[in-house]
Parts: sequence; structure tokens; C-alpha cells
Amino acid sequence: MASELVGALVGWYDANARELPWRQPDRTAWGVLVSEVMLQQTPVRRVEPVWRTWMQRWPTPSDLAAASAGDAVRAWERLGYPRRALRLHAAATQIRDRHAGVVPDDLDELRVLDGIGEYTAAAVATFAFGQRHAVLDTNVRRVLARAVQGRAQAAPALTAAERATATSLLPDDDATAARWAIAVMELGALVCTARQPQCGDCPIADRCAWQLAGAPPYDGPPRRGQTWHGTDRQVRGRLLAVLRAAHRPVRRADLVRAVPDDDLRDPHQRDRCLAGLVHDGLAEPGPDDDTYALPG
DNA sequence: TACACGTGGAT
DNA sequence: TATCCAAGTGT
Repeated sequence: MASELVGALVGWYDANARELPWRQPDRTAWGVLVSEVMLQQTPVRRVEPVWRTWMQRWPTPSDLAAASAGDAVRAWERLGYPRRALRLHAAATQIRDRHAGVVPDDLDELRVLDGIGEYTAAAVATFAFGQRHAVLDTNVRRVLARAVQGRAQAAPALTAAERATATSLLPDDDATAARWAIAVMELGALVCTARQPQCGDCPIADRCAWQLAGAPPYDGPPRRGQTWHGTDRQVRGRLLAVLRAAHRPVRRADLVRAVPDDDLRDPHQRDRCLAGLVHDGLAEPGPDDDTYALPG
């Protein structure tokens, strides 16, 4: 029965998968790794053009490692969460120094690279190297929550039970498991979506536990919404946008102009955020202590 | 475990 | 307009 599920989903994927550059036959493991980091919390449409430019400029980990961290942050453009650019740069350096510039194909070796967590390590091992791993991202968790568990959405945090379910569904051989993994994720991205699932287009709707239960609404613990307006995150973003746009050190007065007092939640917010950016390695103070720039 | 961390499109 | 959501990770 599980094999029927696999066949239905893999067949659907072959007919409906998006053509993305990191899925092309000429893709590299590095390209897959870069795509996975960029796609963390950022939609495909916004990643694609940045990924193309990035890969043209830095076609191998060693190429990126030879650049400055600031160049990486600037090339990250407006994908968001710019610490990912810093970590990707650090991972490239680690790949150059510890793996002779070759992206490792071992799950545990991938997992300890900067910015590579449980999901991304499994994704690279699976999509770039065709291995057999449970790949649990938000899409897969939602599909399994519905199709297997019969619930409208997954729990707020990944559970051991979900890992066990995903592992139990994995086809035996590596190649099929890898195709299954990408197929489930694509179904979650295109059909079994969070807001308005297109169950009429779903290849497994007839055996979906959630559909068979009458599509009951979510009854788990509420998800905390992301706060935004007036937060440090917003102020950090505005400060960093100024540093990114400038190609020389920026005076404090220019940062004050970008984030005026009236926009602050408290009088110390701007200084606190600036210090936070410096602490995170996203900004560096100049020798005079009156200028800031992206890291060199 | 819960929270911090950017940005922009969709509803 | 406000809220939700998008291929998560680090602390």
C-alpha cells in the first residue's frame, strides 16, 4: 500500500514538477546546498534570480570562501535573514578547509557545517547525492499531517513521531527514496498548500486521512504569529539596508536618518540593534567609532 | 522549549 | 489594514 502511495506521488511529480535551476541535470552539489540555504523561509520566486547570480559569481565553495563576508551579505540582496549569507560563507570556508573544496556527501559532515541544520543536511544528501533520508520541511510535515495523521496542519514543532512516520514511509532503495522525498515536498508546495489546498488536483486525495475524515479544522495548540512592526528585527533590517546599499563606511548620522527617533520603540533601540548587528558579524565599526560597514 | 531572526506577496 | 505564510537554524 505504501508502494502505491509512492507510485502515485512520483508519477505526479514527473508530470508536474517545476523546472528550477537547482534541479537541472547540470546542477552541482554546491548549487543544491546554496539553493537550500536561500530557500529557508524564503519563497522560490524570490530565490531564483539571486541564486543564478550567486552561482555565476561563485560557482564553487572555494570561490565564495575567497570573497569577503560583506560581499556575500551584499549579494544576498533582500532575501531576508542575512545571517544565512554569513553562515553560507562560513560553510564554504569549512568545505574548502576541511573537505578540499568538495561538498561532503555524508549526512553528519553536512550537518555540522554552519547554517546547515537537520532539514538542510538531509535535503542536500538526498537531492544532490540521491541518498535515502527522511526530509522534513514545512511542506512535508503538512502533507504527512494531512495524508497520514488526518489533521489539517502539523504541530508547531517537529516531533519524534513525525520523524518515525516519515522514516517508515521511506522506500527501500536510495534512488526511489530520493524521488519520493522531492515529490512529497513538491506536492506540499503546489497542491497540499497551507491556505487553500487544491485537493481536486491531488493524486492521493482518495487515500488522504484528512479528506476521509471530512477535512476537520486544526485543533492543536495555536501557532505564535511572527511579530514585526516596531521590533528589533525591523530596525536591524533598515540599518542593514543602508550598509548594503553603501559601498563605503556609513556615518552614524546616516543611520540615524534611516531610522529616526520617532520610529523607535524605545530610545536605546537603534543602538541596541547596531550593537546586535556588530555582535552577529553583519556590521563592523570603523576605527573612529563613528562609522559602520559590512564585514570585510 | 520558546524565541529571535528579514522580506515581501497573498488574502 | 492586519495577519498569515514562505524548502529553518541557532541559542
